[in-house]
Amino acid sequence: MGRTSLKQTRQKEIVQAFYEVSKKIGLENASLAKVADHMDINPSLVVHYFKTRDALFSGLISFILEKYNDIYQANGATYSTPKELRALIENLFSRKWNKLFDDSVFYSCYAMTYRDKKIRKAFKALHDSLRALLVDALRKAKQNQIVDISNEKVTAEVIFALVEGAYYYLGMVDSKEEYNTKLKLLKTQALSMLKIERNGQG
Amino acid sequence: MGRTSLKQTRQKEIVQAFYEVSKKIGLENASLAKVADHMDINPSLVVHYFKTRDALFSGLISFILEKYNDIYQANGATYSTPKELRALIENLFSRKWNKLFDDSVFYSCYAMTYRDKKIRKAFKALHDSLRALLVDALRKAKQNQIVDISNEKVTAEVIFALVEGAYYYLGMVDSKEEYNTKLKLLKTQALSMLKIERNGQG
DNA sequence: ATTTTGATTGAACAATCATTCAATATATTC
DNA sequence: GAATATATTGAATGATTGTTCAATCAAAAT
Repeated sequence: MGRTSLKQTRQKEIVQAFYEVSKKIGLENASLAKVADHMDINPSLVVHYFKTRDALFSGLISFILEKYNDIYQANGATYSTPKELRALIENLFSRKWNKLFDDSVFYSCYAMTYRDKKIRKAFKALHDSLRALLVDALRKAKQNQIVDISNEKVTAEVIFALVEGAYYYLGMVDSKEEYNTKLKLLKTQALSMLKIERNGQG
Repeated sequence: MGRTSLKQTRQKEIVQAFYEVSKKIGLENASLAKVADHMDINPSLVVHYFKTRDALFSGLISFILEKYNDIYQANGATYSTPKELRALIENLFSRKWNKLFDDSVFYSCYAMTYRDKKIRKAFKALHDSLRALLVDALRKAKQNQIVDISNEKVTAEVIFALVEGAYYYLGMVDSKEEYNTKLKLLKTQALSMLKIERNGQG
């Protein structure tokens, strides 16, 4: 009995606000008080839902991981045509991912990885999940004989290094032209590794 | 006349202390006061050398850039043998780089790149310098006919994506075995791109 | 020795911080 | 509508924040 709990809802709202404040002024400047201010609520209400400041940080980490998890719901592709596989690679390199979460906040959280083992494990698990997705796709494509690779896991690892390296470097590139040129360059390299069979498609 | 200025010396010491504090508790928790405490000096002395907190942050950024700049003093290699080129690639992937600067602090600073254009430009320039170093090496190696590549710039870009992607991902890997396996895997990929001529050396 | 310049300290500032506690308000259940 | 559980507020806490200012100290130049 008693009032129905708003815990889940409010916690999400608060984390979302924490993210927005961090996005604007940087994680290193974001405070509990500013989050409350941003939401027009009392600071003590934030504390009510997150016992400590650290708990709020943990909430933000989970928030990122959830967002990224949404990416890789299985899309039901069978990878029986080069087109499907190319679309996946395109997706991995696409700017859509960048739009998913602010890069400044993301890398600030990523940086916490080096000091907090729990955060590190959670981040690692996320990245491994994404890799598993690609491995699965490559395996299917291989069975359908549309790629010529000897080891899906190795290929996936290299492709993700290219993807993550691309994000890292291209984040610093202001020139659209340079951005597109170098993105294409790395994407081409990734695709060339797959030795996709030429059979008219895609 | 008057007393000789210690500005340069003290500023460096303070930035070094700022780095050490950040390394221990994270950039997002490091404060001007804690830096002073760490050095056993008065907080106002820190202010005396860095007018504002932001100036201290700028100092830290310069500190990183200088550190990394030290890497690529020309080592006088002529790249007339595969061995020399292999050594360079080994170096790029080596753990030495990681030891140069704390990763947590580094990525926290890197994150600032997304909100501060000046910082972004400085970081970009550093990364481009490193790329130029590799391009130069590849050009020499090509002239000496020890590699078979069509475009040094493209090759360098891909190799650095692999290097930077490797750093990013491997930072989350706790298992030494997994670390070494995946590092080797990516290094091999980079080397294979060079199609180093087999002529007994290295 | 006086002057000058900068080093360093120490006290004080208001602002903001995370956190606490009690008080009040609002639903829900019986 | 009484009981209960949670939401939300508001005031207050002591600690820490970045910054300012005047005072003192130490070295270099005249």
